Amino acid sequence: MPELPEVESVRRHLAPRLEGRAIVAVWSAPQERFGVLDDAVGRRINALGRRGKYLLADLSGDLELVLHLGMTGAFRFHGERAADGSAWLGDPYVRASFTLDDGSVLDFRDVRRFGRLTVVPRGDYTAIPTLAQLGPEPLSEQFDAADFYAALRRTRAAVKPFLLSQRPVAGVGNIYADEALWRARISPLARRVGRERAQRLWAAIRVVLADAIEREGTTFRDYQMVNGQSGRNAAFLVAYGKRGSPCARCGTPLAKIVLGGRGTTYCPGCQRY
DNA sequence: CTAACTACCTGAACGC
DNA sequence: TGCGTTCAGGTAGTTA
Repeated sequence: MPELPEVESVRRHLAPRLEGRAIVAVWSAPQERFGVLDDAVGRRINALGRRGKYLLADLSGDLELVLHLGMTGAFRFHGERAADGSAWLGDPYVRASFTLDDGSVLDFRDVRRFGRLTVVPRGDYTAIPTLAQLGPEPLSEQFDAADFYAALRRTRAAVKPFLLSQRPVAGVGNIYADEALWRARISPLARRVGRERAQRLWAAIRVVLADAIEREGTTFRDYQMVNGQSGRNAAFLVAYGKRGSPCARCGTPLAKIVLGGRGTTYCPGCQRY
């Protein structure tokens, strides 16, 4: 489900309803991927931030609640209905609930159980390796084009799996990797990316993510915001999920391959190796 | 150290 | 209709 734009959209919905509130009770299904959430009880949520695809709730007591949506995770306040009238009451896929001091209850639903919720000492990500090694925020000053080029030069992996590793830049997943590489006219299979192409990819990542945030993310199947609504970005995709469609730039039918175990759509005509 | 697999889950969509 | 197969927006653990 969720890459940076989706997680950011969720964060923006949740932040005003969580910040300043205290957590008075926590329930979670027994699940190995969840750490001990009991430590969150009695803590106040000072701020709800985000790094890459991780939501980070800064808690009183020098703790931090780390929330990751996995592939199918979503949040909703208990009893609230989506625009289509659907609700999660009695839903077997609700895996955790947080009761707040204003009486509201935040439910976490996650069909595939790839999501992760855990409390850590603030800033201690040793138990979460991807977060510990996470690259710079793509829409911040920390994401520097020259550094990005240097990172691309250092790796011998194909460019798309390298992006998905979260090390050169945070928050790019399968959809936006395909979209950014299409924009930058770089094959996902490329193992050498020169200065000029690195600059194009750097800019493409920023544009693709910023546009998607503005449209509150891409809904293909599971992703929804806290109010149950879909993101509006799917209609603007030009590569992901477009196998067989003519390339919007050169007309060549887009090809789909498997790369690093992930479905990958690109234009064999104008995305150069 | 890195890169490349595989495993983890469950449901929807598709082919026969 | 029913059954088997494939695929899905992510990450962690293991192996070379």
